[in-house]
Amino acid sequence: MASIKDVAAQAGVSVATVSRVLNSHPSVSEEARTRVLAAVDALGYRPNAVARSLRTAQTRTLGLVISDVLNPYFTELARFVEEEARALGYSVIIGNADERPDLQDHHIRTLIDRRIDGLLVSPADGGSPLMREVALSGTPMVFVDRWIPGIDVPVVRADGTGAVKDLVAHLHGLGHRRLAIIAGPAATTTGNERVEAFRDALRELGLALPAAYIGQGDFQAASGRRATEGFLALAEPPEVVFAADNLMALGALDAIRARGLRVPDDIALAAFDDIPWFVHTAPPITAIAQPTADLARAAVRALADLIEGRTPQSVTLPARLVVRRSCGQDATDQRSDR
Amino acid sequence: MASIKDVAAQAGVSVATVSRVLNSHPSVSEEARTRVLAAVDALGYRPNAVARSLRTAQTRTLGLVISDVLNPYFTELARFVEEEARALGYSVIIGNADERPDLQDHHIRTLIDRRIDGLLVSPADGGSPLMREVALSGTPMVFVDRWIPGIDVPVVRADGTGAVKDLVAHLHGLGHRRLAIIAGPAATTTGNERVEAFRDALRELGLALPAAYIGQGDFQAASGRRATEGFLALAEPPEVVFAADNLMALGALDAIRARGLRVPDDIALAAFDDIPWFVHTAPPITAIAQPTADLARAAVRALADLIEGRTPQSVTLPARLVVRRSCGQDATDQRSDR
DNA sequence: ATCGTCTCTGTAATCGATTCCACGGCGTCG
DNA sequence: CGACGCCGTGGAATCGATTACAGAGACGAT
Repeated sequence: MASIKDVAAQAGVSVATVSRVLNSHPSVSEEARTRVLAAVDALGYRPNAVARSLRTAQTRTLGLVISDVLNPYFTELARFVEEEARALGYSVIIGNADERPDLQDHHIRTLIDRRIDGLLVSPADGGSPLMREVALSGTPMVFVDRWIPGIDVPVVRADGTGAVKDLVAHLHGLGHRRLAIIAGPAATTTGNERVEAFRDALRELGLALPAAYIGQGDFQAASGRRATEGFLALAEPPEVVFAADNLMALGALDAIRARGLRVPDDIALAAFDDIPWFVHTAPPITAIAQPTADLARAAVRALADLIEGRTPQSVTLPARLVVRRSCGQDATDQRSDR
Repeated sequence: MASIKDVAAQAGVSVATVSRVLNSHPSVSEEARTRVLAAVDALGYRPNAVARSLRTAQTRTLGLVISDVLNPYFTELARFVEEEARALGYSVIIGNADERPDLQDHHIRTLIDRRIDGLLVSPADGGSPLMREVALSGTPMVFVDRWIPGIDVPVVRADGTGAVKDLVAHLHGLGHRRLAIIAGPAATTTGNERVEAFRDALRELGLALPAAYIGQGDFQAASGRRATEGFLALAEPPEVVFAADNLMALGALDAIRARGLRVPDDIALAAFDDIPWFVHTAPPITAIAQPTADLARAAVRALADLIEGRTPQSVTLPARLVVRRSCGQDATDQRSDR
């Protein structure tokens, strides 16, 4: 592959001049410029990003460490992150942690070794020593969706409390009183916050959230299935299952179906995170939708701000309730959303 | 961040010795080794992958250019590709083309500029000049899922002809005679092959595939909706719609629902690509499943073979029919698959 | 004519690694 | 005792860019 030297030779100038042309430095004669450009064209020359990065100490690359790519919510987030990053002139390397802290650390390691300019993380746990070290070391870093208390970096996330309150009101309005939740891992902020929001909303309506109605999940489908089986085996099973993410909702649906029960007639189901498929499940699933694209954009912009020396902003955007038919139907909730 | 020089100084040896220790070169004294290792530890030194890549001319990185990450089939493929690559000591940079040739070229450009060791591509089109140039230039490259005739690189893909034949037989057995297909873009191999397999299977049963029953899609949900609306507006609408990918099936479901029709009573639906959500749609959707994990593994291995100087193998694996309820139910197909 | 200024260009240092080559010391063998 | 080989080590070149610095001309002012 042609290097800058070849271009210089072909154009009859020095490498410095070639470099200047390529970086549109002002002091280059018109004649030299055209000769260099011609040589670049003739040789099909492309600058070596590796060499450039070594010299300039920047890679124009962002690392995105995501809890689970197979979760449609995160897939979508990743997609919008890449889109915004591209608009800002950055590439993105995605590391999929599969909700495993060890994998998460592996990816952070690799990304740091590659000297990415900044790190976007949706942590799968409460923060490894490595993560703290990286944050402290001054590597530009932003948390998205989930964050870690005690690590002082900007956070871009959705606030679900309002939507959860709406959801609980909706359920209450439909006559449901025994509400259960499948929680995410306690080590994640989203795992806790959603339970807390749910508990608070129940309390406001004078309802309790007994321990038996809190299933422990890990944001994966299988755990949703297990937790739901647990609920259904209770002497007094809940009337509603609220899954803290879409995959656990899928698992819950599995478990309910396996028991031969119907949604919403026998048991109601709702989920945090809205995804296109929820419109087409049997029945369409009531969910809390996050503004994924906006979150992604805000996160990338905050990271770029950090990298480029501006002051980044933490951002919290509201999630909203999308009512469908999985919790039963009342007079005011006829319309079906898309 | 500490460099190899700092380590050398701290350990009281030369950078050459440090490098030898780090690369487990044999001729290093035990004493020097321990001193270097201690210094590495003390400084928290991590080799700079950028510098290393520049010198060794390899990045231990694979590029994966995918037609559409939001398509669950490709998401899954990407996940397994990363998994296998990691096992082989490579990182993966994913470029999402969104079925847009220009974006595809952009990603190929960027990846080549970053000097990735090899390229895994699922082309969104019939092959840009850039793609041909890259293939010809000797950059290790492997096609996965889709390929481009005339570009001589290994291809790892699924063969759906058997499964399509099974599907058509299944449909025929249920009494369906008017079968329509929503095709993918003509520029993609999977777009064509699936139509051809469908047509051939129909012919063997003495059925024709009229032009009106071939909808032109682009593997995106919206096109599935449009094509299906077209079918439903015909004087004699088809009894079955077969979507050439899962997103177009989703669109078809939308269109059918919007018309107030029911699946499978009013019209049957089947899809190429099986995804977890198809179990939970209303009704569960009959689909052709590809061995995604095996495809990903085979593709990465072929690419690694190419990179490391071994002889790569093209691989074709059979897809298989998974019968659910979206085409109607007959006596032999009672079981519901997962 | 001399000087200063401005524009353009080239030389060379540099980033952080890897690796070829040479060299010193030591053991072995004739 | 000298020659040879081997082992461990360091010096320095190298990968392909960027960029500080200096120098060569051109040109106008004095």
